[in-house]
Amino acid sequence: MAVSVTIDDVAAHAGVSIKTVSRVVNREANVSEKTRNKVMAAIEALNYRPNQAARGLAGRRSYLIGVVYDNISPNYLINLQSGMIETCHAASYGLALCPVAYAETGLVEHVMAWVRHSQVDGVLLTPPLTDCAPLLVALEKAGVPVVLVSSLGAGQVPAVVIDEVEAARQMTLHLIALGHTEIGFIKGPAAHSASQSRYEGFKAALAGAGIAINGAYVVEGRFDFDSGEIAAQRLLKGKRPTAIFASNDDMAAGVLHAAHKLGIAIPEALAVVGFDDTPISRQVWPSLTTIRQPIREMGNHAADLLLQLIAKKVLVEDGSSMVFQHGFELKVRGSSQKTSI
Amino acid sequence: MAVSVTIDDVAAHAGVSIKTVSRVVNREANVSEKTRNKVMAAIEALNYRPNQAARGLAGRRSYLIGVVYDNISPNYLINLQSGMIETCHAASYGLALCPVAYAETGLVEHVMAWVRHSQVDGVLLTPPLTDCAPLLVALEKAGVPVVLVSSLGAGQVPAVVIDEVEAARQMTLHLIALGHTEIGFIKGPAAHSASQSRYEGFKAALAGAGIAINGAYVVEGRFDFDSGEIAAQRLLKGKRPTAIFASNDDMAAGVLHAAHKLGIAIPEALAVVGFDDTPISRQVWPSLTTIRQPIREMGNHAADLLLQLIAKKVLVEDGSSMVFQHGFELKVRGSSQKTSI
DNA sequence: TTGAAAGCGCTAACAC
DNA sequence: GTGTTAGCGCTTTCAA
Repeated sequence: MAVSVTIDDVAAHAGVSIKTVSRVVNREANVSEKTRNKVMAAIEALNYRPNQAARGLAGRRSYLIGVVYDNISPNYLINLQSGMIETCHAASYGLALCPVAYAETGLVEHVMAWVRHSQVDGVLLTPPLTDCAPLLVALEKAGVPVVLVSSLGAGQVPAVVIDEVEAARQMTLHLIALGHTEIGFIKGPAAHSASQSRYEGFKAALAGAGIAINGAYVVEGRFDFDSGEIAAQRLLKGKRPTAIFASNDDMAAGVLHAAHKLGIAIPEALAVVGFDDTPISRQVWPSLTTIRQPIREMGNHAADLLLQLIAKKVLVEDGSSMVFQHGFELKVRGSSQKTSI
Repeated sequence: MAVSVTIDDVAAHAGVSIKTVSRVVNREANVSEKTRNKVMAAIEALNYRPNQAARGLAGRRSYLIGVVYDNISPNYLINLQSGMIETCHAASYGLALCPVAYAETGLVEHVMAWVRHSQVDGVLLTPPLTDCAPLLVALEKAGVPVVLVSSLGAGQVPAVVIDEVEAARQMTLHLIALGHTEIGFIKGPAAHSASQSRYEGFKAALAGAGIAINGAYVVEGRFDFDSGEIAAQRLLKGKRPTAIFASNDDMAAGVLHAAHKLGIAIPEALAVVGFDDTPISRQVWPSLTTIRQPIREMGNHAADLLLQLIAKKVLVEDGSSMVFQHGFELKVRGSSQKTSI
């Protein structure tokens, strides 16, 4: 870390006090246009960059926000991370990573120890950690600002989401429009709120179309490839559905794998659809019909929200909702109807 | 960032000076066993965690190392990241991320600006950035310690790698052992050193088996799925090879996609193999024969090496080589020979 | 083997 | 609108 030019150098160069430089750097009010320009010029001329350690020490902050995640889907995560980094960087903040295993014992203690150790100013929570109520309580008690991604959570925690229920409903309507009435559904783990929402949307579409739901066609997976394959093996035994809606792409890819093994033609003998539009959806054969979420933008938004919370520019008030909904898109590909891909 | 207990509290509790506490925390020599124990007990009792900002300010370091990467393969990256984070965390260091696009103009300036701004104490470079000579020069000139991952680079830069040539050679021998003599090869981008090494291994195996190389069967891709598919379309037109070795899994998956479209049976009519053992290799149909690298462990090792370089426990001396080779593993699956997967 | 003093570069609180 | 002063919590330097 080669830092040489300090705030004193800039102040001297601009002929002002260090406090004024500090004001300009931190975009505070009460600096005349003229002074600001002088200081900016000095910063430019000297190529000055504030020392984060000194800022943090004096300001009692770390200029760091954390993301806690369970590595379920690398594609989802990397995209989310880049969105978050982009926003953090623009605000001279850093992003600290806390990878965990959702199922591990002592999860809450692990995360809280990390929060204390890394001294982050706030925390972004991704699914399924968004659904861990004890963790939310512990963070709240510790006074750490939190923003949830892709999940509503419980209570008043700010969140950046898509309308999962509506997305799943539209996906189901797509299958119904293709003539399917015998539709299998692979749920995610019960503990994930996304599992519930997607299943709800599925049920709503069926109900709307007057199609009775067949309990034997609904099974549960773990959101990963293997569990999708296993679930499909159960669904495809004996009398079977003509379409399967898997709650995410990884499981849908597992369904394709199982169908291939059984020699079932896709989409002629079986339509398969997923959710998330991860790269795997385009890399399997045939490509998966799925739902695209603007993940990177959601990462931007979540980080931005958290920074505002930290700066107390936005306050979480009792009774006010801080849920921000992003749009989604139905991507129709070869796994549900004959196309060129 | 709720930090309350400071080094003074610990010193008071243990009945020593703050310097002694500092010595214990930093594992310095010249502290008696008895004093050390007293201090450790106090740290434990008060649940003390050193303030990174203060450490950084006083010690003129950021306690941060950076990874620069182009998001080519999320799976590879997430695994590498977790390895690096693990090691960093154990050393009370943080990991800062710098995502870039290898092809962008002003890449070197971008990275150097980030290095100055984030004030990292050292940098880890992943492929293909390891092959960007101007960047290596700029980092060296700035006096920033660097470690390369998965690439030899040029000159004396420390690196953590696998023997790519040998791995590609063994993969090719596997195909030859299955009876193939007409083998197609999809290279990676010429600018990546991995592309060269893997191709070399391929050629070495053919030469060793007395098989002449057919120039028409060697094409170049960009290490991504789409380029693999396009390359396969070319290779599979007219007289075609009986096996295709793609230099990474993403391209191999693209080959499978193309073969499926053309109705070519895998592995009966065409054997396909990849490289990297990314999750996609198990998620396509049939599963891909590939080479597994211990990515996470390489992440550990690279971070560890960089920390030693920063602490000057290890020095890069002229004439000494600092290349550390990890083992690899040939994973045989259904895309090259009939198996159950 | 241990400690005292100085100061890293910045922000906060308050003065002007 | 601008400047002064006093630390933030630690490592460094030097002395004991």
